[in-house]
Amino acid sequence: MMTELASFDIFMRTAFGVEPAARAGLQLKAMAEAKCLGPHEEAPLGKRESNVLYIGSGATKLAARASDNREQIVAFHFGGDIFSVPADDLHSYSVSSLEPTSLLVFPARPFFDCASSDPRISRALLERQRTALHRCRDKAVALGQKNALERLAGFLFAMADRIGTGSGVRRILDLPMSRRDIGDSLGLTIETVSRQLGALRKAGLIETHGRSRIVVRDLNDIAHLSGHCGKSERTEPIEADFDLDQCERLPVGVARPQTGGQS
Amino acid sequence: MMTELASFDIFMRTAFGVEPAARAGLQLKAMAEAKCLGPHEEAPLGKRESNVLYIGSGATKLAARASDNREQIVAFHFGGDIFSVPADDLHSYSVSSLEPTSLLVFPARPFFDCASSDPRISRALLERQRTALHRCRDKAVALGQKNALERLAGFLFAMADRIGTGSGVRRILDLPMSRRDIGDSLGLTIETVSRQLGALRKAGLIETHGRSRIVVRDLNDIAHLSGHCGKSERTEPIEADFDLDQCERLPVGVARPQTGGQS
DNA sequence: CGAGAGCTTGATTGGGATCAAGGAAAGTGG
DNA sequence: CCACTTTCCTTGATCCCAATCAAGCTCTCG
Repeated sequence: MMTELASFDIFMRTAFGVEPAARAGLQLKAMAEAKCLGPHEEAPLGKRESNVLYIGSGATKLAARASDNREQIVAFHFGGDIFSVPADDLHSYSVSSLEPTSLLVFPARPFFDCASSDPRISRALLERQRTALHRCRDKAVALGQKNALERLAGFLFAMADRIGTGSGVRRILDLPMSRRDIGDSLGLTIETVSRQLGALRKAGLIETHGRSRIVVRDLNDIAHLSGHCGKSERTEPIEADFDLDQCERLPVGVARPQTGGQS
Repeated sequence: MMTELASFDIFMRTAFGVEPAARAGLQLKAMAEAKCLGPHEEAPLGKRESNVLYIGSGATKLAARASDNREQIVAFHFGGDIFSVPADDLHSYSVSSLEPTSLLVFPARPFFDCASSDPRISRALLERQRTALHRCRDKAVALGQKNALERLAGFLFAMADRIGTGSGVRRILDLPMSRRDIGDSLGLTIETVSRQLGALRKAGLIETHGRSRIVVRDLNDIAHLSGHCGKSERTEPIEADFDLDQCERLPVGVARPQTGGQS
């Protein structure tokens, strides 16, 4: 159908810079399956084997079930992203849309078999996988070592980078995910997410408008709170410790983060 | 030197099934740097850019610094493993040996540039990256959603799979990492690791001999405790809930794991 | 064998989960 | 457009698992 053709061609050109008529392009096209998801819909995937997904437009969450009421969101994905979905192994993975989404689904094995035949495609995929792995590692650091406030600040920082609008240090975020999704992504409950957002709001670091819009007043402050300690000073470094207590007495331990949170 | 040549040739043959004399092999060889590490030594890496490492023999930990006294071990690697080390970005990463280790270091960008030119190499790398990513995601699930006992059981299960010896359901683990390393990997303190190991020992599920040897009596029990819920029933499934309290009154919440641990 | 690092065990504390109400948004039907 | 409904979000009170603090113990190695 026309829709499938069009989105596939865009996929080949934007993701790999390869014309869809190339040999690998035709092979990939043969195994592509286009899907359109409503606002909150799980993508139908064969769970027996891994899949590779391309998000044409929209937003999705990649989640793992740990048990009936324990879900860990492993990654969020937005338009233009390519990622692989593990087959059900130790955990059961699923992809769900956060808003209306169009995507392409490939079976992982033949996809990689074919992709490796074209240097441009395999080079791009290796780079994207490396990015995904590094994001996942940073998430592991957050989940293993950071407290609730640091995790939330890290989340806001990452979202500002990926879907934020606005210039300078001020960023506007229209988050497609619910508080529950944020909590499931950060290993926190919705109550804790709400409380920490409230703390940031009271401290004057963010504004919230409605349910989905969050305005970051100064990205530097958020970056500072997130407990990152590499050399990525994208914006200007902050000298003095920012103290959430400056506005109001708050039971938030910013200055003394724990070794490993509480679990 | 001879050592470097020999280990590089082994690398090409075992990792990719490609003769070192192939064109891509010669290019890779030119950028390879062989290192030998003592028992507990940090690998000297240029942190400005990502590196790709191949472990010829030995064992290493890949760790991220979150702050002065918060370290998250992101992965352990053993002989034959290939993995990429992120450049310092949000966090600062380092690779350290757990025992005497020989390895090859490549700068990531030219390594991937070159690797993508050979379909056999890029195919193998895509597969390894996919495995690394899936391991990291499973770790994220553990860190975000599981309690101390489940994490430790998951760790033992994974180690039994990777470096365990013995047949049937009984597995012998000679762990090269310390309790601190285990704790840093699971987002727990050494005390908690020790307590949970003690609980497993008292419950008769494991034996400990000296500091490094752990014998898993029945891998099924450990798998069951780890809270995995996919379809990977490698060994036989267990019907009844195993109850740690059967041996002694223990304050261990096995039956009622929490939503997200405590942080 | 002795020193010291690494491990174990106990007592207490604390951060975030859980339990429990309310309150604001978004959707629905009249 | 407005009541009604529902879902999602916020805020408060209490509880609990794992962190922290504090001794001892035990391997390992020189």
